[in-house]
Amino acid sequence: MDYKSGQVEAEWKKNWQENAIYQVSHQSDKPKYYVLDMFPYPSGAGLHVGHPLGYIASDIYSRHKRMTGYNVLHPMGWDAFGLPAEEYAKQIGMHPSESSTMNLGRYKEQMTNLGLSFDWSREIATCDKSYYKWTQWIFTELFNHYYDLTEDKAIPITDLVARFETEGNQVVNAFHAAKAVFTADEWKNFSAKQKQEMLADYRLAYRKVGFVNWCEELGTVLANDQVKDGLSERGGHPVVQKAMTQWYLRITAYAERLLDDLHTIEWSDSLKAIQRNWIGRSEGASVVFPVDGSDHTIEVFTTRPDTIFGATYMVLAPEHDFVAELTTPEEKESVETYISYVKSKSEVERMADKEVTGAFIGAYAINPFTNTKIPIWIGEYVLKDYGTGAIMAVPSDDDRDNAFATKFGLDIIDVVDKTNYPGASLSDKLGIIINSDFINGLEVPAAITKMCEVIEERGLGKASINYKLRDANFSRQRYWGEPFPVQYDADGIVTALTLDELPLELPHSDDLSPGKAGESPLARLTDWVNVDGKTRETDVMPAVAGSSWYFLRFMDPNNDTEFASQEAVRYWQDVDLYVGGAEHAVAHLMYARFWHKFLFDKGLVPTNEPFKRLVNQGMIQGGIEYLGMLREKVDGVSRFLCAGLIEKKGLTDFVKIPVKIEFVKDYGSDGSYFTQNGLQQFIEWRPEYKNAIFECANGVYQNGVYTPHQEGGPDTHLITFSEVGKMSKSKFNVINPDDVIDRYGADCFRMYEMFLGPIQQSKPWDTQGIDGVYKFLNKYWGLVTDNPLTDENPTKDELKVLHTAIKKVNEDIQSLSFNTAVSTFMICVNELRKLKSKNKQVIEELTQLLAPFAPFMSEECWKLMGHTESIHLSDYPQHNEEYLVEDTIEYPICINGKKRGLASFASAATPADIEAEVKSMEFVQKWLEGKEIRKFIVVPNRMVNIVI
RNA sequence: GCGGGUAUGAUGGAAUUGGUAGACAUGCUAGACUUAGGAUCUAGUGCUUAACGGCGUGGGGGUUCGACUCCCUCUACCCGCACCA
Repeated sequence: MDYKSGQVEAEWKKNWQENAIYQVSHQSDKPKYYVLDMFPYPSGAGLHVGHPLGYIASDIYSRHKRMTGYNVLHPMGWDAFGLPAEEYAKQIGMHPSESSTMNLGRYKEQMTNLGLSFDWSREIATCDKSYYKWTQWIFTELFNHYYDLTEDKAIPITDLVARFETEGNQVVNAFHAAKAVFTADEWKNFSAKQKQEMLADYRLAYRKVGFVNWCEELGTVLANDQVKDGLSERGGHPVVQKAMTQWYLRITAYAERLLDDLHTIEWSDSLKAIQRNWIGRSEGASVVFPVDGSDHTIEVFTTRPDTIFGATYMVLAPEHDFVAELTTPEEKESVETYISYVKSKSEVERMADKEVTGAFIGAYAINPFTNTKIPIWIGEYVLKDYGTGAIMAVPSDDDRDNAFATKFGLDIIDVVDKTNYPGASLSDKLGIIINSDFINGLEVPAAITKMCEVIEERGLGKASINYKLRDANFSRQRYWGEPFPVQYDADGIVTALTLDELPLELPHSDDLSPGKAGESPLARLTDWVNVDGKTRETDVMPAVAGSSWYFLRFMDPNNDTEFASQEAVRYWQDVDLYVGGAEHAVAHLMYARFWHKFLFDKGLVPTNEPFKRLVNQGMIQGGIEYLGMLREKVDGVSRFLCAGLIEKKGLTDFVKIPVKIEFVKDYGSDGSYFTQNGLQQFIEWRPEYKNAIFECANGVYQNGVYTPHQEGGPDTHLITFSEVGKMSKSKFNVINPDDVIDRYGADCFRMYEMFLGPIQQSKPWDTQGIDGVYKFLNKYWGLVTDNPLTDENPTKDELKVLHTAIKKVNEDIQSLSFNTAVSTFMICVNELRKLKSKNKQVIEELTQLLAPFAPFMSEECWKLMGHTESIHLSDYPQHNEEYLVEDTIEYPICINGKKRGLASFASAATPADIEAEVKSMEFVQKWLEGKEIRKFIVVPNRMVNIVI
């Protein structure tokens, strides 16, 4: 009996949906388990074969957990707001709300075709107002809180106001950006506007002027990860820095916790390293340098307070607040010239150009330890946003300072003697301090500690910690996102909407082009913007807003009075296993952790971290095929050449034109090529080349006619250029899983993707291997259907084969080693076929074992074996050690560590028995050649080694 | 430059705590059955040697009775960050 995948799959998809077998409730006595995939942004292209890799893995894991007694939450939803969705909608001339709905429908269908066991009753989309109501609510909560460093958590801003009224802002230990210090009386005398501005320096969501990545062509501000090499990731347009008032989230308040808590979660080392790197914690001291002849002091951050005696000049960022004021009239011109030079440089140039540049501003600071006057410079190597935007320069122990001092002829004083550390580089924290008064003779680490103490004693500064992490820009001048739930009054004072005013719906607009000067498209809707003498914010939130808490919404997706009921949240707790791409390593995961911690501070979630265990699946890449076209035309006609010919002739003046991979023969192999038929398809697809010349080693093809070089010579064989890269519409190499499923069935597709290799590893899609999995499934199907199954007791051999597989598959699922689980199934079926097994009990258990991997075929077999309830609700097989016990064990006999023979021993044999027997063996005697045995090693159940 | 990772047959990849390197699959070779086959089945397949044997997990060194596995060192590639004071 043949297996008809299309028919079987259609039947069970319907059945599972009708019986809602994957639906779960938090009202359950079973232990919970939460398996989550990073929800996708539903693009217009649909899923390609790369997307399902993670979904299949998490699905197998979910199904396994479900069959081993857990109440498994396994939901799916749509990250539907954001720039790509908006751009796509514009492109196809639809409103993003329509195109999103259309796309997610397609995604859902494809996912269902894959047999993924999502509880679709929990489907959510970030662009639904019932969802973003709560995104907006969390934002208002952030707005209404500050971070208290004594409590080490977020506290309502109303508490802070109460404290300001009684004690000003000096006592409260809050994370803030406030520069001014005020008393309770001063606070009370502030105007509403002043109070507002003061509080903005404390709120976890606040507005400030910032430099942002501005893209003129897209008319919007871009996130750092949307900018690549100074160009927008989408479209490749230039990006410049522009000052704008924006909403920010004070994620920096959580820097320490975001860093520390990485220890508590099961993420890959590389991912943790990326997050650690992003947070960028460094320990050191902040030190205040007085400015000669001025009231100003310049604060610097340094990780090397021990080298302060070698600080011979200072450098400020060109954008530093003091530059204009401190510059002397004599230097004004050169400083202005320098600043305009810095501004003129694009991001790309800045990164490419490592030239040392700077300008002296004419002013001097006093080194508080040497009491000498040191010149103040500005230089672009000092960044405005890191530390205090100013440094003390120690040219003897910092490469950049050294290069700067050398170029501009500034003093260099050696303060660290590195003669005891010959391999150490300039900036290594190694050596003995010299020329530094009271710390002379100390090793560097001790000197750092000592200096921190002295700096604090003398009131010159304090030991401090600095982070690279910056507050998150949360404004986008776009349409397709959550409107900010705030209002401005006539004075510009911001108030957040209250819960009963939410959601603030995104108004409909058909004109999505940016407003003037980069305003959001919403700015055009004056009726919406102006309400009761107040105005609304016209910027919208970034895509990361909706994805920062969606995992919580899945716990209770239809709740209209809370983001999720406390009952549901207490039950589901957190995500046990989170599977997704590494491209979200920074932005999404960082913000999600931040929001989760904020909600934890408020007592609204029971855990400190949202994702206990996280796995980054690799990317499945696609082969890209190109035709080589010479730049030079022949009589106005394009000329294409076989890749082999181009290489042979060493031609360089050609371009690679990506072509649809289905035109190419032997796609995916090294020698992929075009036949006449393929060329015909190419010309139909690209009519501009209909008269083009196609030359290969055997002959020339043009205008539908092939002329071989020799009469009756071989047919067209135009070799293409092949590369491996991302599957993408623009490279015409997207492989649609639906096509693969049509041909091989969903189970085969699932198992093949798993069989490709470890889940974390990237690999190119290669259709050649899929036949092996297809054959396996047919063999398994044959095992079930070819002969009637018998009810006899299984033989010892059958049980051993089965239970070996049960043990291995259970272990492999635990460790997400699905590739080896698949090969275990292959081995098991091969062995059972060798044993000519038709035992019902054995094959039933094998079927259950296979169910998470091949949900359709196993379900069908289960039914054929007479079951009426779904196999996916049955109990997963567990192995019995009894059946795995071996009577005899085969030992490799090694001599000096090299295998020279094999011998079987009863599993009960003692090492002494074995030693005696081995010594008497003929082949052993031969190898000994009368030499003495120096050592005899028996590793029980493993091997024997004789040392001579 | 800093941080993380990877390196095993023709190919994808296997290998508890160090214990038979190359499981499973693809490809290839030969054969069987076929009008035919992207069907099915059988056997073989790391390199080398006539053979005994020798060599073999990116290179070099070390620890060990024994190293893909542990240590040192070098190289190549991939990913992230990048003038981070």
